Amino acid sequence: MTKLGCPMNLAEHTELERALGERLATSGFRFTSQRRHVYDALLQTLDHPTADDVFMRTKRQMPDISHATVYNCLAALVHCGLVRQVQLQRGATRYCPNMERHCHYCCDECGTIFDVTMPAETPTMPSPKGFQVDHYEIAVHGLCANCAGLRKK
Amino acid sequence: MTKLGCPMNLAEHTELERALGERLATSGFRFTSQRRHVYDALLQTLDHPTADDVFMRTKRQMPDISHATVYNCLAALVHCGLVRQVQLQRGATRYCPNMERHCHYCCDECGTIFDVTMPAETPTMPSPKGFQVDHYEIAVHGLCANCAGLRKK
DNA sequence: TCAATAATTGGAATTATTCTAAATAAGGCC
DNA sequence: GGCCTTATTTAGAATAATTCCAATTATTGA
Ligand SMILES: [Mn+2]
Ligand SMILES: [Mn+2]
Ligand SMILES: [Zn+2]
Ligand SMILES: [Zn+2]
Repeated sequence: MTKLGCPMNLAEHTELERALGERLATSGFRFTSQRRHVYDALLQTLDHPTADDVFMRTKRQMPDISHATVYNCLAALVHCGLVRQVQLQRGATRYCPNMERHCHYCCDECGTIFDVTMPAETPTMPSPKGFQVDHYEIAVHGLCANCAGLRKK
Repeated sequence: MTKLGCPMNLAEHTELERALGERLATSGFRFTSQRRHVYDALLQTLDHPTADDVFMRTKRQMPDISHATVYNCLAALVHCGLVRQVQLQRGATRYCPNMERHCHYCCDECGTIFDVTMPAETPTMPSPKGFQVDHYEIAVHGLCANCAGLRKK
């Protein structure tokens, strides 16, 4: 039931699909075409879309997908470590499929989020007693070049 | 119209109030008793309350304050640099009146947020071209001692 | 004291997400 | 391939957090 006419290179597509299936499986999730399409939508444009952005993008390939399913799929992808959830300001949660070590520059005017690769240093900090660290997140807030320019006028 | 019977030391109270008034004024805000009470509520307990927590706490001293006003006051306090807004997970925004340099340890199980003072180093990173940095925020996610203990069983 | 305007208020509206229960689809087994 | 078990999907209702609104009230400066 694989939809043809997909713009992605066939071999590459199959490889990504295989990797996705494997990841899902090791977390006890089933491989569904909804999950594949949602993941595809995330990888197509590496901005940091909201669940609703992902919904609209996925709809183009799979017009009958539901809102609730997009939320479910995103949760599954986050759960099995293929996608990061980012929450830098109030409002809709954003999703980032770039799993490399990076921090986020966030324009507080237009909401654009930039990935910036970080130097591999361990920023040792004294944790609260007994705190079990899972991961950390560095966010730099300010104005993007564009918004900074507009504001000066 | 200052309500008496406040548990806070009188001289100290007056000092905080003066400082608050000054800060508000320099940002073009008026000094209202609602803003004073909201700020008091934030300073009384240095956890990281949600707007609704602040609402309930403020209500004890000022039973007629409205929900909308608490949101307005918090926005004003954030605007004039007396309070930080923190958004570490999905859900209600949290407010932090500790304006010293610190990062946040956030328990993803119970939601508790711990302040940890940071070493005064500048974590130089290559900003995206033209990005105008305002501030940054470091968040460490994981489990607090308590929740980590409960989960092991 | 008075006028101008900023702030407060209760309630309605909006936004983003989660919940629910019925229908459908995956994956393992014969 | 067909069947069974169980996970997933689905539409729509429900919820949570916040913002908006328009009328009232309070603050400030002249
Ligand atoms: Mn990212
Ligand atoms: Mn804090
Ligand atoms: Zn911008
Ligand atoms: Zn905890």
